[in-house]
Amino acid sequence: MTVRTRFAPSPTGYLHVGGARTALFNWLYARQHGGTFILRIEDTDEKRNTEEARQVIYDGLNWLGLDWDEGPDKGGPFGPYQQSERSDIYAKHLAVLEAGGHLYEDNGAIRFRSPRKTVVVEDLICGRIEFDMSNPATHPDMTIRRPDGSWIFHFVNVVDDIEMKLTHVIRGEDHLSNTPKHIELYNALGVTPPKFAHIPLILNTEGKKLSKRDGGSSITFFMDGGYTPEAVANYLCLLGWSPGDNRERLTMAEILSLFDLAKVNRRNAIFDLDKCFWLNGQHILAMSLARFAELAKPFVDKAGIAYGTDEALIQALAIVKAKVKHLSDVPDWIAFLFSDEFSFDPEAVEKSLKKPGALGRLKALEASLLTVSDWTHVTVEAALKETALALGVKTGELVHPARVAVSGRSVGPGLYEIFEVLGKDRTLARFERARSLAAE
RNA sequence: GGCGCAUUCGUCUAGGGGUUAGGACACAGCCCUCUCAAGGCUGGUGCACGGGUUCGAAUCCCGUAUGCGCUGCCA
Repeated sequence: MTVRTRFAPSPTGYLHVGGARTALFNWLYARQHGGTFILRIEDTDEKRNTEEARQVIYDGLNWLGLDWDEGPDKGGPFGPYQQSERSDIYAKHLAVLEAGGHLYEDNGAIRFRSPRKTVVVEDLICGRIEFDMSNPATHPDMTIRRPDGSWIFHFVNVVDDIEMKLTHVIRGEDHLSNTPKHIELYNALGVTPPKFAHIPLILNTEGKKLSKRDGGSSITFFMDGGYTPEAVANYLCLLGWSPGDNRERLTMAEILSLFDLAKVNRRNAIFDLDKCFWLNGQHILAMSLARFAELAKPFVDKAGIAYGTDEALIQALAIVKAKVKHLSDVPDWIAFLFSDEFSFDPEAVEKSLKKPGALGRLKALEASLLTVSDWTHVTVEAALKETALALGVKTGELVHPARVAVSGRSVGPGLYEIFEVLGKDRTLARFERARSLAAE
């Protein structure tokens, strides 16, 4: 039987990181088994059913690199893939339950009569759990349809999973206690339940279920905040799962080959933004320049940096790639390379340019650089070091004022790389301009 | 309240009867170094508690505590 998994979010207008991880685990499981990954929109609550809200989910999943085989926008053999359009299907199954004598009316709502037996859940992650459902006081009969005819989650969720032929239901642990109720429904409908796997929840720094109000609870936060999809997906996997060999940075291909649903632990995890941030830097460091450019360009464009050609942009990106931690920081890191209109950090000026003798050293370096014909980071480095030697000063004595002269700051990419990207003329022009700021 | 699940450094985790309890983030110091990063080295902090079982328990069992979840005509 071919594996079929699904991600079934409610279109609330944002994609929760917990939901994203659930989607990721479902996607991984399906892809590992040559199965089918389905996207189903659970919009029984009409208010939530907007095109924009669905788009946020599509965008988030796409961004993470999770593609689905069947869904509202893709179609498929068991559609429609939005619950708001499946009322006839639910009515059909309601009739089956009705015929089986499983239903009764309560103030206009329809309830399912529990068989009142012990239900065993065999969970792929949590193991075997027995639920004693015999006491109606503690496990009341669930409502499956409201008086106004609208449907309740538990029922439509089960019906859809049956209709869409799900083989594995991988979802948050908050549904573990709902599972016996769902199994009662499967039994009443005469269907063998799918395999269940309940994954631990993601909590905020207070240890509470991560909610909309928590910073970083939405995938949009990471998309806009300059995180790479590879880092976020990687980090999400590491919450509750480990490759077991002390490795942290993993590519999606590696995760695909190593991930094992059965090895997912049962502990809720607190989302640690610091580590996600670190992982982001690690991925940026490891990724190709082309990929970095692809990811960084939207941020650069949004900042309105006039970089001219793509080649020029890539040349600039190459010298900041190893330093940048957030894609959103890129514009600030490269802006001075494309405009002379940068500001001088007063502190940097004070520390380097106002240092006694800075002007003389700058002039000496300028003279030396003037003679460099084949202008590359290698030749300018040689020129600078020769100058330092001739002056009898440490290279830092030249590097620091030069850095401030050409960039206005004390931190940035490697100085020689900056020189190379700037080119000889612009470098020297900036030296000249900085003279007025330098101390004798 | 009832039911379910969980409990290893601050955080994420490895380890599932005998380990100096390992790694990562964060933090501190040092090295490297043109800055910032990266990288390298070093350091501190941890098996919730109490009982068992056992020659031996972080590991198995039972309790307690704590946390989270469910207990909706939310999903």
